[in-house]
Amino acid sequence: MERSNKRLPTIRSVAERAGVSKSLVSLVLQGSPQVSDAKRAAVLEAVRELDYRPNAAARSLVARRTHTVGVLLNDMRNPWFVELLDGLNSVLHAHGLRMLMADGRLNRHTGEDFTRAFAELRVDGLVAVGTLPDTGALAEAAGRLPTVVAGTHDPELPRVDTVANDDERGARLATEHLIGLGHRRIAHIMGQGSVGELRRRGYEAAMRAHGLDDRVLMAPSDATEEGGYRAAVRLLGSTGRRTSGVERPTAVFAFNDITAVGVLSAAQELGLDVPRDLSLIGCDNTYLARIRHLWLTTVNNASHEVGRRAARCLLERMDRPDRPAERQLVEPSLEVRGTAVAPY
Amino acid sequence: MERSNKRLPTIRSVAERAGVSKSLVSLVLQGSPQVSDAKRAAVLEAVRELDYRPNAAARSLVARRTHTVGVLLNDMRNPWFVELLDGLNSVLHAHGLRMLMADGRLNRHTGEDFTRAFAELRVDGLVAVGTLPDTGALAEAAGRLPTVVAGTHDPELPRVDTVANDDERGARLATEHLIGLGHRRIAHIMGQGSVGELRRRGYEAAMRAHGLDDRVLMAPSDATEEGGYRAAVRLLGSTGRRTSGVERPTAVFAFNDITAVGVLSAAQELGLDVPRDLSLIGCDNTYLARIRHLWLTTVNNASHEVGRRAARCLLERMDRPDRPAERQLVEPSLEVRGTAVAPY
DNA sequence: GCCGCTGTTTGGAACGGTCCAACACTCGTC
DNA sequence: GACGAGTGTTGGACCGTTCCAAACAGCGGC
Repeated sequence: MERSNKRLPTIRSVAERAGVSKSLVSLVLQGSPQVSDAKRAAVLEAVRELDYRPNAAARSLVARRTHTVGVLLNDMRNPWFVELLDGLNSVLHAHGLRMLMADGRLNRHTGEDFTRAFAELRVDGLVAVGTLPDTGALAEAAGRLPTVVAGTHDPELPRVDTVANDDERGARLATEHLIGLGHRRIAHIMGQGSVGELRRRGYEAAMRAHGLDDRVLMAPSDATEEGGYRAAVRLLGSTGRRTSGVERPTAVFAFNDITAVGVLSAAQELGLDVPRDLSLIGCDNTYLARIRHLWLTTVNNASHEVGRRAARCLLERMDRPDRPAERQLVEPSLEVRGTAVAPY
Repeated sequence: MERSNKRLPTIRSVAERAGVSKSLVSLVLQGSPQVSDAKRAAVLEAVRELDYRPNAAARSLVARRTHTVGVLLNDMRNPWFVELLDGLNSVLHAHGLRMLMADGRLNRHTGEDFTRAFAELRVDGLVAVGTLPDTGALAEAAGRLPTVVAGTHDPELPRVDTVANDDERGARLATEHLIGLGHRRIAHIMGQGSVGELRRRGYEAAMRAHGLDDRVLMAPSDATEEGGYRAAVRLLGSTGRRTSGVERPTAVFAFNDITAVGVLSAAQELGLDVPRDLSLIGCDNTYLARIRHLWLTTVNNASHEVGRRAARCLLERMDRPDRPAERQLVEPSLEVRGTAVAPY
């Protein structure tokens, strides 16, 4: 009843009820010290009685700020972004900014440009988390509002900051850990995109530095358990200990935790015990790796810190939109758990 | 440069450039058939040249519709909501509505009412996914805009529709499956909230219907792997086969998949093989259950369908805001995988 | 040549806020 | 008693759209 017929209260209704002008109501709502206590109380009382909420559209129309940043998420099925969001939010919130999220994947199939919603809302800034399907749309959005890419290195655009893990370094850490344990035949299951490229490069660098043959296995599918499983079956299944000339690797560095879990499944199916017959290191330190039943040794890429730094980048860019693009790398570390030991 | 100094193009800039009035530009943008082809072309050309984007704030101010629904997420660490969002989006998008998401958990610690952002944005509707920390805020929001709760039964509010899985039925399915396999000593690890309550009830009903003693274990922590692990250690560890009078259960029905994974870890640590020594059924059929290395038998609660129905409820409520609240339950099914077999 | 008629086009009033210049009032000062 | 400074308060312009009533152009009929 009420809801459908009556209009929502406006600043004018409040003013009328409190017996003051709308300007004064506006002042009170903005916490101006210039108003007398009596009137302030009257206004606040009226606000309470009418259950008044300011209209963000009207406000942002004149103030030209929405105090909202848009966050574009890529694939919510991959849990690594959760920590990043946490970090992002902690800093943004401290600066009075809200986060609204949209899923780039959901509307991908329709022609709808997923940045459009945010552009029309006139958000104060944009954060792209992870590799997005359509970088063209992002480039366009970046032309009109402060934009930061977090968690990937991918689109290198003129005025877009990038904050990501040092993926190459993380891969090197993992590979060197395996080498340090005594492994010689170490395979890598590669992922897509620039992140996959960098991790592969880190792996290769570590192998070559120790005079070892690198053995990269491309994972044609995206970063899923299924992809890791299939790659691992191909890698571990066909080559017996001595058949076909190539010896089975004793260790695998997988593109990420999900892929590593796929490797785990494949190993189990092939009768290989991890870590006795096969050492395994994942990447991202997602909560998957922390599950005791999996207990993956993995590269901890400090997503929380990536989020925090991305937020600070955005804040700076909102201040000075035209400063040159900045590329930050966050130091990863190794999280040693149960899946990597010295070869048997 | 350009970005910081120049204002964004408005409908007036477009009109000026195209040599028409702003009203005509508005008509073109709304796809009115009343405009001549020549002028339409001129306007569209100007739009392209200026890279004009309508201002959503100004538009919604007068149109009183934002074509946006707000989605309140609870805990992004629990992956069950992803499918639900998919379903939600498929229907909403087909009706020209966009989804924006906010995380209720993120801003919980600050006093900020997490529905406020959406209320101020004047979204056309609100969907609460999962159990939210503060139902008071939700109740208030529901008073002013169409609201639907999806994935939980929790706040039963006057004009708020609820779409959820039939959790009680799902629990009964799981328990009866275990009974059908021949298990007699079946334990349940319980979760919190109304969902936890209902699943417990379903478990108890099935047990009693077959004349079996129910044995519910409260999980004091929230639905995490850690909580499931601790509960399982308490359940399986202390009671030996014959000591202490109580025999160890041969099967466990866990509150959800994450909890079940915790049980898996505990069993492994205690030297119990799943499924030989212990059968286990989870709930939600998240991708965790699908991981081959876990391969959980679990209750499939058709989250996609829940999302779709929630969206349809919202659409109906947007049409008729005052119709009585509707409560829908979606039928679950059992997803038989590898963790539940006949007792040894 | 004037009249209605249809089909386009237009100016101006909302929408609900913020901001600014102007105003009214009270003091203290010369 | 006039004047200036300071404190509280107010009306009105403006933000970028949509919508509506009115203006306008062209055209066939009388």
